[in-house]
Amino acid sequence: MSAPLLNKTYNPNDFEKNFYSRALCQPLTLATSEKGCYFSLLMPPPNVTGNLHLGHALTYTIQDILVRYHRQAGFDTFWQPGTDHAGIATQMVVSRDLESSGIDPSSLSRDELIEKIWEWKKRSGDNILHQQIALGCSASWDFSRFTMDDDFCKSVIEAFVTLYKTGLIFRDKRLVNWDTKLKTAISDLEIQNREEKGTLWHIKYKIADSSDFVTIATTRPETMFGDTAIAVHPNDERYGSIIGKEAVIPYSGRTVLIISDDYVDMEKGTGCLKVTPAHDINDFAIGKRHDLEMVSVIDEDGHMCVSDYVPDFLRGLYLKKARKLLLEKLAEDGFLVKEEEIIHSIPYGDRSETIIEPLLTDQWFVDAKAMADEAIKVVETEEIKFFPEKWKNTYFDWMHNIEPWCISRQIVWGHRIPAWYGPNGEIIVEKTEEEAYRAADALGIQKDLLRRDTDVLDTWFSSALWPFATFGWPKENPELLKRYYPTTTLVSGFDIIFFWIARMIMMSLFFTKQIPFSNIYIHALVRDKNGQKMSKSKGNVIDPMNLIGEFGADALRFTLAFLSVPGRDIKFDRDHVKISRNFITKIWNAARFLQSKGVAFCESIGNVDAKLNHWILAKLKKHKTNICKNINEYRFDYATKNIQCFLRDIFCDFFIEAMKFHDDEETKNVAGFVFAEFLRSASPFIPFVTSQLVHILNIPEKPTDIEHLEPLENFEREVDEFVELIHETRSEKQLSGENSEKYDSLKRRVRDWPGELSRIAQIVR
RNA sequence: GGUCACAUAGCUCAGUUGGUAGAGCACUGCGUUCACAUCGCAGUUGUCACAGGUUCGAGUCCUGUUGUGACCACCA
Repeated sequence: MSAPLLNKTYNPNDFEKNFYSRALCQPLTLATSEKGCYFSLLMPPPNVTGNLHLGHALTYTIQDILVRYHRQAGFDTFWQPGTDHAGIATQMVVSRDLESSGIDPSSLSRDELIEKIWEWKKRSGDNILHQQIALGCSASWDFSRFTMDDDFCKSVIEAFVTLYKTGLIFRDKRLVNWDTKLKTAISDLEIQNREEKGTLWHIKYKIADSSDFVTIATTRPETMFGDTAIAVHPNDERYGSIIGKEAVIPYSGRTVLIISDDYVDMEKGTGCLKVTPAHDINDFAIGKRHDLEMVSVIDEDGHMCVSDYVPDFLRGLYLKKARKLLLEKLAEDGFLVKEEEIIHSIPYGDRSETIIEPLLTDQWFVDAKAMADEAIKVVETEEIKFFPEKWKNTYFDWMHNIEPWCISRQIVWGHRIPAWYGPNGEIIVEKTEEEAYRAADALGIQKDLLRRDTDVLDTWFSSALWPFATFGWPKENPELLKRYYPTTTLVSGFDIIFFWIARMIMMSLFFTKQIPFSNIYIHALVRDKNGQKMSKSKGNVIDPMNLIGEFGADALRFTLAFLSVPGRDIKFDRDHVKISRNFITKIWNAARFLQSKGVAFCESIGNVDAKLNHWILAKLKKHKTNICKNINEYRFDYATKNIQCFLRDIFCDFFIEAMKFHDDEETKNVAGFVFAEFLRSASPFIPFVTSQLVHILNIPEKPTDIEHLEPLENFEREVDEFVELIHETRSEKQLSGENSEKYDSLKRRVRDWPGELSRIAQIVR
């Protein structure tokens, strides 16, 4: 039975899809490892909000290379896939989607909205899976998890309750970052500061029982009604005399004490600081030190409060409008003494892109500081290693200055906090409603007076449990946890070192008493070819699926690996993908040549006599060592260069050319063997085309054993010298006599090459 | 303000313990009869940001300067 002939041109669309179903059906490799080692990897779960971008393509390509490489090397390999419910992001996207189809999300009940989001999740999740498969991801798909699966929810509740009962989760009224558009608290990390032009207004407050004034400077005049002190520096000679006196807030009649505090910077503004503890982080700290009243004048929608503290003409107005009106009035009444243009940074929510207001609200917090010490230690002792190493500094900086983590969110999509409140402020935290009722009963609270907290948890709280919750924690003795935990390597971008990596380490150490992973490989950010960040608004986003359609998944993967230089962002140009596609064509054509020569791909090759054959075998061996080394050192860029160099410079340019004149059985056997081994070495990078060639050329599954062919290296140098001679004779400019003739003949274009090679090959023989 | 990167050919970047500067793309020329035009061969291209220092010798190590970027903090 003759094998089908390879098509004249390499066209990935002809066959890549044939492998999709095989990838989907791929079972867990239950055979025990040949080496008794496992390699496990967590896929950072993508949000269910939409399509994959090139950044995903990069991270999955790298992960898949590692997984395929280790699977091939005989490790017991596991790659945990899944998706993240991405609370705020998903709720936002679905709300927008509902609005565009004429449904007001706020008119839906909690349950109705949640149902709509589940529908969205179903559609989107399938889409993501399809794209991952198209990229060639060989994850352990049967074990895919979603952060809102029943089992995962149980893990999250268990974690919350345990942390609460240990005292590491607490509820408190604090100043938190409030998103007035989404109407929820967010964490420090979810804020982006943007530099903007602004105005510093100098406003004078009358000093009580005096005709004097004190002038403060502020960028936020509308918060003046929440002032509960004015602070000056204790050493500021200008203001020593007014410390202890009171100042009158315009239009409110309220007076506040003038105090002294080291925090005040004498150089900034007027040296007098209005203190608004309920609307500014630093003022909040001053307020705590001086036991000041906390007066809120901004509500959760970003309006001025309707409250006695706010004067009539501003109550209930949007902040911007209120500010404008107030400034007009202050100017009119002579309180506004100066306006100064300044550049300052304004906090924006990274999802809603709206200005974040610090507001005083009741929230749940994780005492991250208490969990940080261990997490710092495991990186210090290199139990967990970062690649590139520099990222551990970033990690340490953040860990050493860690703040309590606000984990409650006032949205509906997420893990609802398992807390119930009694009529007199009692807090009951239990895993289930029944247990909560029992606990209430014990406290003498009637169960119908119990109200469950309506907040949900920060998405990153559940993601932090990903390493062990996916493996079955907290069930008794889960198989996966026993077998694959701690995981071997985590592949991730630097943008989520704090959001995710740090928190996984803390949570894993607390709940499993083990590290979640031993190595962290931090990859680059994919930018456009001009070095700009890709974003929808800039319109420079490249859809990986288009590239796969045009050039094939292998070409995209090869390109991404090729460009993965550690510590350097990737400037992505679609031309690179074309170049990779062209290189894969070269492999394809080499295969066609071997096929045309009737090369058989035997399970074993006999004795090898020809030096040329020893030479190529030695080169192959070196090539495989290089690939191995470079993958283990995360130098995917080097590895792809190894692949190109071996195939093009060594196998095609020299060996195949020589083979055209020496196609004896031994050489053909060696050629088949070398090519098959080359395909194996390249398959983690370009799995589709290598699988297709293995399939069509009928290459045996099992690698051929060539250990008996030692020593190969002895012949390597000898042949290398001939190769070198050819290059020299071709490039040498000044030659005389015999050499000159040789040079001239070699200069006669490529069609002279084979003849020359033939001669060389004879000598080598 | 703090920390960390980066600066090498027209472009994108390699250059792993210091030892004659590399690749791909682009460009120029040549070549389709036998794997490959999604290709091959040949050729051109450099004050290794700047200034010092260590060394027999520095793209590589040290110090400083300039420029670019990222992150963190602050911002009356």
